[in-house]
Amino acid sequence: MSDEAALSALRSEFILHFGEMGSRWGINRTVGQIYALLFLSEQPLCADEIVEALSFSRSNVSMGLKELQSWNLVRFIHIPGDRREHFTTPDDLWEIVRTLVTERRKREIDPTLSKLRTLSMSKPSTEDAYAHARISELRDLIEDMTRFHDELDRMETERLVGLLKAGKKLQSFVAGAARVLPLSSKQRG
Amino acid sequence: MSDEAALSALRSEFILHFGEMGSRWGINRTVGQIYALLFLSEQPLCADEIVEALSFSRSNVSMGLKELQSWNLVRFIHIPGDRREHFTTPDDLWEIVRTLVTERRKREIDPTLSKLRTLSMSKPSTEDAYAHARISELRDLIEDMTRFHDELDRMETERLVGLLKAGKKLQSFVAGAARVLPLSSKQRG
DNA sequence: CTGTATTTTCAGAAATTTCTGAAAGGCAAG
DNA sequence: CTTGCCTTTCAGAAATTTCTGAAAATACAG
Repeated sequence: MSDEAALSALRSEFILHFGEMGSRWGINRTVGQIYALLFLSEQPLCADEIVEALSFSRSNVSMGLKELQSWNLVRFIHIPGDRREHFTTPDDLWEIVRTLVTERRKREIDPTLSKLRTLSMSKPSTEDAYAHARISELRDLIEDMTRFHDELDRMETERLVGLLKAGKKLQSFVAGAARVLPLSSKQRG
Repeated sequence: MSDEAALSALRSEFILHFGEMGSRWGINRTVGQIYALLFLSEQPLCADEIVEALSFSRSNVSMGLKELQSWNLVRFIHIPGDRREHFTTPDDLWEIVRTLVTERRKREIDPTLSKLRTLSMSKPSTEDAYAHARISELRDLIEDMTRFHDELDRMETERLVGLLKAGKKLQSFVAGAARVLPLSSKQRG
């Protein structure tokens, strides 16, 4: 006797949207919707409540949750006296963003960087001179970006937000720094 | 009779890898491979040369190129005395990164931001209080991030690279800025 | 115009991904 | 143990995405 109230318009619109967007990120519609539902729920939900709310099969929800776990995007909660596992998202949005960026990097960037390193180690034949140069240049750029990300990730959230809000002031800072630091350590003059 | 030399090991490994990775980014394998091939080619290639090199059907290449155009990731070149259209990628890697980020934002972020704005405008019923707060908080965060990206995108590449290379110095800058600027303009105290 | 080279479109085939119900697995209370 | 509740696995069904060849559209030279 499904006594769970139907989702409000606000919730279901948000959930549907995240389902659609999910496919533009590497996750599928189901997983996007499950995440959105958890994100909007003040209380942790158990799998059956998700089944109830979204009308997916129990097994689909199970797989979706597993996928979210592999992304480190959900937390498990044990509610005393209830044997079922419950799930939430972190309260802190910045924690979610950090996780998202880190996981995406792990899947989308790191394997490529490691491949580029291998390829750029090989001695190129003459016909590959251009391709090899291009690959090495790309490797350098990605290395710089990941190093930068490492720095940001080490920062406390408070400072990160400070940087984010710095806005236009950033420009003059960078302009100043450029005068002091060598612009590119690889080439002179 | 296909007198094009087969791709070198270096090239084909790079191309295969980008095909695989393509699926982890919103693009498919074919499109990833076409882009990788162009990226490694010093000379612009025409569609038939791509067909030759990658053994895709002509129509598949045509669709792939159309997809890359919609991402603004390829340039068209007209070679005098040749009626066929030729394609390249920009020489400047930073231009590629900028395009990628901009286009991804357009597809993955902007539609969500606009949806969040709509949703956070509505007056929530009591039961939706938490969901509404959560949506508004997310909207604020994404607005801050897109504003920051707008700033970065306005910067000359040289300065951008300067920022990227600033590394640890960034930390102390942000620490300093935090003392001057109000940490969050939305809340006092 | 006409003829030829090139690109695009598109319906359906092929491949891949997602989703489900049924069955198996795991765990804690009794 | 065994029972009952909950979760996971998995083979195949359903849905979606990608890919192809054939045909249509475009462009341009003569």
